[in-house]
Parts: sequence; C-alpha cells; structure tokens
Amino acid sequence: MGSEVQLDAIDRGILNALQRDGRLSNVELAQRVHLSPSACLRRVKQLEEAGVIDRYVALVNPKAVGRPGTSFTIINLERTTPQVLAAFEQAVRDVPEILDCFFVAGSNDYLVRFAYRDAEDLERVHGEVLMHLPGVARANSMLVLRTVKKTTGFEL
Amino acid sequence: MGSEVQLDAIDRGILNALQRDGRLSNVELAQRVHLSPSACLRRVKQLEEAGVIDRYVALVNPKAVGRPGTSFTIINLERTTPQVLAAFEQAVRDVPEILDCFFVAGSNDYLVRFAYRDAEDLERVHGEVLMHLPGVARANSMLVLRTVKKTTGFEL
DNA sequence: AGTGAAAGTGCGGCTGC
DNA sequence: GCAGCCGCACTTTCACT
Repeated sequence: MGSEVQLDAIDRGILNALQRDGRLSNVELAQRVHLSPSACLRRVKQLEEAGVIDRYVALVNPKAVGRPGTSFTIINLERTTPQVLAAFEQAVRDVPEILDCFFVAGSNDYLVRFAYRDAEDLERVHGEVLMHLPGVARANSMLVLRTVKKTTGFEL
Repeated sequence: MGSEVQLDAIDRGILNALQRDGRLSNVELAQRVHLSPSACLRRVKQLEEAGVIDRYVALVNPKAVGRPGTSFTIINLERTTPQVLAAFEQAVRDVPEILDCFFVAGSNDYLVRFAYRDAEDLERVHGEVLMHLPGVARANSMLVLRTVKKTTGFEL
C-alpha cells in the first residue's frame, strides 16, 4: 500500500496543511503551496490514491459529547497463547468504550485507551468492562489529569 | 465552550457520519440522516459553532511518510515542583517527535506517544530526545508491536 | 418561534485543451 | 497553466406546527 512513496517539499506542504484543516478548498490550498489549482488537485488525488492520505475525519470535542475523561490502562493477560490473545482482541474490537488498543512489547501487555463520562462511569468501564474481557489477569489504569499535547498527524 | 449541549438522535447521526468521513457533502449527509439539505446544513453549522465539532483533519498513513513505529513512554521526573513541570511541558510542546503527552495520576508521571522511523531512530528519540528533556529521572518505553484498534472519534 | 422543504445564485471541483 | 461544464454550498423564501 502506501509504503515507499517519495514526497517532495510541496507534497509535505500539502500534507501539513491538510492535517491542520482537512476541509481546505483546493484553490486555497493551491495558493498556500504556490501551485495552480489544477496542479495542486492532481497532487492531492495522487496522495489519496497512493494511500498517503488515509481519510478525512471530523474531530468532536469530548467534553461536548459528555466524555471528558481519558484513561490509559495496561492490561495483563493470564496466559498468552494465540487463542487467548485472539479472543481478547476480538472482544476489544466489539467494545465501543475502548477507543484504542495496542499490543506492546516487554511483558505481553496491552495498552488500552478509553473515554469516560464521570467517576461512576470510569469505575463501570474499568471494573465491569475491562476486567471482564476474556483472559484478563490485571488492569492498571493511568488516569489522565491533564492533556499537555495531542496531535492527529505528523510534522513533515 | 462546547459543554452541556443537548444532542438528539439526528445530531448523533450527523456526528457519527462526519467522524467516519469528514468530507461528506452536505447533500449526501442530509439523505443519510433523512433530512433536507438546508436543515442538515443548519445543524452542522450549529454543531461547529457550539464547538461540538472541533475541526476537520486529514489523516495520513504513518508508513507512507516513513514513521511506521509507535512507542508509548512513561516518563518520571526527578522532582515535581510546578517549575519543573512547566519546564518539562514546554519542552515537550517544542519537540516535534512527541505526538501526545498526558500528565497521569498515581505517581506524577507523564505518558508520551511518539512515532519513529526505524530502530536507529527509536534509539535516538528515546535516548537523545526524551532522556534529555528537563527534569527526567526515568523513561520506560512500551513499544507497540501491533495496533489492535485505533479510533479518532466516539460511537454516539 | 422554531423546523423542514423548495428554488435561485455563485463559487469551486474537476475534465477537457 | 487555462477554460469549460456541472454540481454543490449557501441564501432566501415559503409552508407547517
């Protein structure tokens, strides 16, 4: 897929701009990167088809939809056979409260991110959702007290 | 800001659709949520102005821009005076390699996410960037071996 | 008064040269 | 890089409740 595509300075400028504002009109984007609209559009389409630009999304304010809290939880499984891992991962995908889940090196742990509504909801998700995923031995939550920095893209 | 806005079922439908595809045209969005284009556009504008929709962004493929690796690092500071925290956080904001940084409860640690190019780059970022941030005592990296789930929004 | 549908206008995406 | 058509965003207006 989108591997080993060579990007020049203009491509990087396009990507930086669209990562900040995915609804930039082509004409405005063109003059920011000093290109004619048609040439700019060609590059954008090419970046989309090459898979460099994965997709465009709207970002919603967590507070505005009643999910102000964020927690990262390190989940340790009792056993780490392929079957146990597969069952756990499928369950994770089916739980809407879980936003991200990563399998990390070191001690065969998962790192899970979720958003919660309030203290009661946090307790529910931690205790009734995470702890009841198949194969879980321990779950160690790290509550986010303050978000220092949060990005959705890369500085190119 | 965007707090305590009441969302009905149609608003949630709009948000779910735009979180999947932020470039949906208003007419297509309208028929998905069974509304006329003008009524739909009014709601979208209102959600934007209320801050429920924060912004629209393009998501780029990390592999395509040469940053295939992800690492989460727990950073522990030597001292936790306000001055030390502030200096650390400002440094974090100035380092482009660091994508996210959260101050987490428990032991006054930070959780930091960054993307790296290869093993050599990982070593450089961990050793030369993170460890040289002001006030760092220890940095414990968790390498992501596999991304099980990754979302940019909420199921509403 | 607040919400939804229908029509007109201009800008911008997109396919030719 | 330039000129075309065409579609969509956006406004206004009207109908409903």
